[in-house]
Amino acid sequence: MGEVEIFKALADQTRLKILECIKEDEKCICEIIPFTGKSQPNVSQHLKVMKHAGIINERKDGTRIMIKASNKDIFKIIDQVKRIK
Amino acid sequence: MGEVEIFKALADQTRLKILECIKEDEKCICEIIPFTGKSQPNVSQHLKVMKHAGIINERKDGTRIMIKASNKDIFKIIDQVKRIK
DNA sequence: ATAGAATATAAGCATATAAGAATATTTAAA
DNA sequence: TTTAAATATTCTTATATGCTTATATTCTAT
Repeated sequence: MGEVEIFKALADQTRLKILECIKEDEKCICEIIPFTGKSQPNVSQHLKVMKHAGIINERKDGTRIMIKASNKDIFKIIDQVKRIK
Repeated sequence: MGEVEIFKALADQTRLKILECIKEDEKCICEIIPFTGKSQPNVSQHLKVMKHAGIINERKDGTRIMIKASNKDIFKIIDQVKRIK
């Protein structure tokens, strides 16, 4: 069941922060790392979880890897959950 | 940050099943248990997680405890996540 | 080819989570 | 007030998760 994977991918503060970072436009991983305040390997692992869940895509740009949301609807979902509280 | 708690509460197959069970109307815990196919203590623990996240409410009805979603919007959110895949 | 920047992988540890089994609590009715 | 049904709590075990450190890989430019 794929929904569970998506909810798991959203059930972590660091991953929500990463999504906040790429909300407006795609970002290089090297920009995401300082934004989260976490280590490079840790961010790499979180990105792997989100990629596996299918909520982000990557694109190579020279030596950089650019990350963006696969589907912008994910941000609507996050906003709706915030409004539930 | 409360969103994370809500996403965690949704990031489990058994808990999604419980929500499916109470989608149309409130249900007694004794009805939820066979619907999930899990043990009574296990369902009780899952309900505790969901209650702590604030997504369900309970009401006593004699010897029974009736469970319902605190906010029907949670079902819209789940449907949206299903549509993302 | 090689150096350096960007990213990934692996190993290890601490904590969290899901589930079962056993027991406890609560409540209503007899 | 005792009994039985419904639900909660505790304990244990197995597995998953988040994070750090160290190392490996990949890619581009020189």
